[in-house]
Amino acid sequence: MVKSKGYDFEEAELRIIQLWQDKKIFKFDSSDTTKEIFSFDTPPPTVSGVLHMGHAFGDAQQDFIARYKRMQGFNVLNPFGTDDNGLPTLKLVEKEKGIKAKNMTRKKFIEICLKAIKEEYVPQFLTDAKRLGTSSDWDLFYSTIDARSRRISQKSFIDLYKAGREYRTKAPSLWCTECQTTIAQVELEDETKKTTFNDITFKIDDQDLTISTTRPELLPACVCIFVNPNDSRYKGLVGKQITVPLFNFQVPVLTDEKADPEKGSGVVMCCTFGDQTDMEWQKEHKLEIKEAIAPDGKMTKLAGKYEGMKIVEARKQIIEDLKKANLLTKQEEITHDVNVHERCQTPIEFINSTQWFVKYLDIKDDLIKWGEEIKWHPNHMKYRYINWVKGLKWDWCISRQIPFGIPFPVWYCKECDESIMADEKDLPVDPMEDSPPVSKCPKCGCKEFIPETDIMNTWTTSSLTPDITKDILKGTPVYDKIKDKPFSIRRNGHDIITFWDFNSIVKSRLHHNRNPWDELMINGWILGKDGKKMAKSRGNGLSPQETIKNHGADALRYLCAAAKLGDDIAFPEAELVKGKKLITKLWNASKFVFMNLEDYDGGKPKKLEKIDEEFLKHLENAVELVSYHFERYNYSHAKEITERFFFKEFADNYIEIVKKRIYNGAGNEKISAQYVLRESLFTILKLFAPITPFITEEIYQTYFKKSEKKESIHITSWPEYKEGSPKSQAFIEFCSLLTNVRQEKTNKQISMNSEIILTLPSEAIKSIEGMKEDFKAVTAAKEIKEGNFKVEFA
RNA sequence: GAACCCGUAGUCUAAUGGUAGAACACCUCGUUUACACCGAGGAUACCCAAGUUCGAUUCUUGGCGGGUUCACCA
Repeated sequence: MVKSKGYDFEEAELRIIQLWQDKKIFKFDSSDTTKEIFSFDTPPPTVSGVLHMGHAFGDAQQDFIARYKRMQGFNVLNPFGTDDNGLPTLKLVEKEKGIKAKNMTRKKFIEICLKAIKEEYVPQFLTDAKRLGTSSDWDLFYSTIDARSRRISQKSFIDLYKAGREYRTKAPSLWCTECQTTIAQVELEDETKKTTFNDITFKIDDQDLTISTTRPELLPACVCIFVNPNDSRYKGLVGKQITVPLFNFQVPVLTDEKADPEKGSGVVMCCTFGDQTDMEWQKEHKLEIKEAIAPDGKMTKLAGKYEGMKIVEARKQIIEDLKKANLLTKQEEITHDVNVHERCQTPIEFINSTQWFVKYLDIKDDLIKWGEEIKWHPNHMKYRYINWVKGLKWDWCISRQIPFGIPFPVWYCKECDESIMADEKDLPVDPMEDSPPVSKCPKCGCKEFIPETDIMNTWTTSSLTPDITKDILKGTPVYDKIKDKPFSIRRNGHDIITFWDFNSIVKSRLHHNRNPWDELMINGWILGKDGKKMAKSRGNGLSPQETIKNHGADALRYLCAAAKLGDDIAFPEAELVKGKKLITKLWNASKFVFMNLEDYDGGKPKKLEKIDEEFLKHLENAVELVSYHFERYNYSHAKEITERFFFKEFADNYIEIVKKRIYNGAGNEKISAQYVLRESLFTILKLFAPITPFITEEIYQTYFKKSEKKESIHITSWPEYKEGSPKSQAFIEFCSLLTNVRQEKTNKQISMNSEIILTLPSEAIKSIEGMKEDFKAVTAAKEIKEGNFKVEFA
């Protein structure tokens, strides 16, 4: 039963998690308490297997602040959710279950997804998050697919529709032919691919005209040819008809400034749609739309004999045929970046289809202004947001053509296509299962309706987490206090500023005309040991589960505190060792303190010995500094100051100074040391508590609990300090003199406790006035004489 | 092409308009009734250039190098 003298982190951490849970230490107080609220809007991790190192990194950094705020006396609202709808979840279920959504009914597939989420994915995520020591109120849990989220998300859709902020239209949109759905601008990734730049001969008035393209398979979708209006070479061609090779139809030659005379032959073909520019041209010049590529990535009948071929296949075949017909004059190997879908690496296409959009291009300036009203930590992350908003080219396409997710609460009139929104009281609805709220179309009277089969993109819902969290608290006394207020803060990684933060600001502004939060805390990324993004393909991934098992959650959290907020960091493995060393030292120092407190009744000494008083002063200064940095979410610096103070000032100096008095002293001088040892240790533990909550809790439970009222160190109050509390010069001078003596002993190669006769200059003797006995004790000086500095054997 | 971040010992980092502080690694010594997962000490560092300044690692500008994001990608 008796454990070895050391601290068994695994046993202790699991026991402490249980304790926190049993005593509901992190419960948000939803009564009508007057305690000031500090609220977090926490990123619901995408359920994609298990909690990964990136989650742990960000969650830990948020938890440092959550715990600090709680000890500061705030009523901390710290919910936890999981993001488990839409494409990511669909892909995970397909992979894990070995099934394909398209091979079964939608109903069946959804059933399988919901079951897996509820029984496997979410419980696993919760277990992992708890194991890290995250101080969330687990009763404030939401899933972005649960009924509440579905209701809120659908209501949001209906409200924005009524506000004229949403429209449904047929328009070219970013499309993944693999996933067969529209995707958003943010879901794109660049990939460098090899391809050929082909010089193709077009015929115009029996003349040959060379046009270069990387996408000859789009020839059937060619709608016109552009030359630059200032390009004298082609002036004569403008307005004429040109024949598209192989397909032999005619298109006009037009001019546009965007045609670059320097590129290729200076002549460009416009196809609907090869890229962004094609789309702009189509709009500006009111060109016809030709669809050569179908949603499944195969050529349409517009492509004639190439119909049914996949894009790449068709490209190859067309190039072959051009060669045969002597219409290909040159082929150049090039590498270029193409936009691919981040989830499947498929090059995206622009496909013309009917989609729902949230209109926001008209409020770009406001969005920038609103973003600037938020306090960003670190501040420079704001510019990523601004930069993103400035670059927006599309309204927000929110519809996705996949079976799993939150359905649009809408039906369409079979006759006139009028959108029939669900009744709010019926939400959440599934139009594919439920009936519309009206029996006939209010516009044309038709009695038949077609349900929307698309679902809403997952960010449409996760951008509503502030509303979802508040909804959980509906009906409690605290609700009125939070319902019309922004959250105090949201924390998330810098990679989702443009998804989650941006979309959340959009929604909050459009719905509530206020920002969703006052502040944003943006965490960086934890990279592999090689400094590269962790990826299965690189084999540089590390799992938090494994790390916690081998080193403990405290050690991992300690590691996470090594990076400043917002900074990316290569996994600093050495920090785990450093963290464990700290934990061991805390344990041993506490053991020492309480070993020597057995005859101490907890009372204050009549009078503090001078060095004890000075040390407390010194500590108060450290508390102020640490608090200063925590207040600014600068937990890494707070940790560093605490650590330095603990190792250098407390363990190496103060403990050594009072040791002899503790061992051999009696009466007030001993009680003074005992009092200060206990108080300062407690203070130091509190300063560490947000970073390493387990070891500090274990020490609290073992030694402090019986004389303190609180159930956990994490709900004790943060140590007090006076503003502008100075360092103790007396303590500093005392220690610097001590260092001189130690140095001399080291130079003389004698042990630290060998007795000496010490000669000190008069000003040095003056500086230790009132602390002379302690100085003699810590240096093992039998006597102190006045003169030039000298250390002699006794 | 644009925005932003970053260049400090062998490594990873901190602070700072005036002596640059830790940790790991390295060297020397000591083994003391909390701790050998120890203690005391030592050596080693501000990317380059110009400017502001009495003084710049710090502020400004330019360059070089690394990174992230956005854009372009006929």
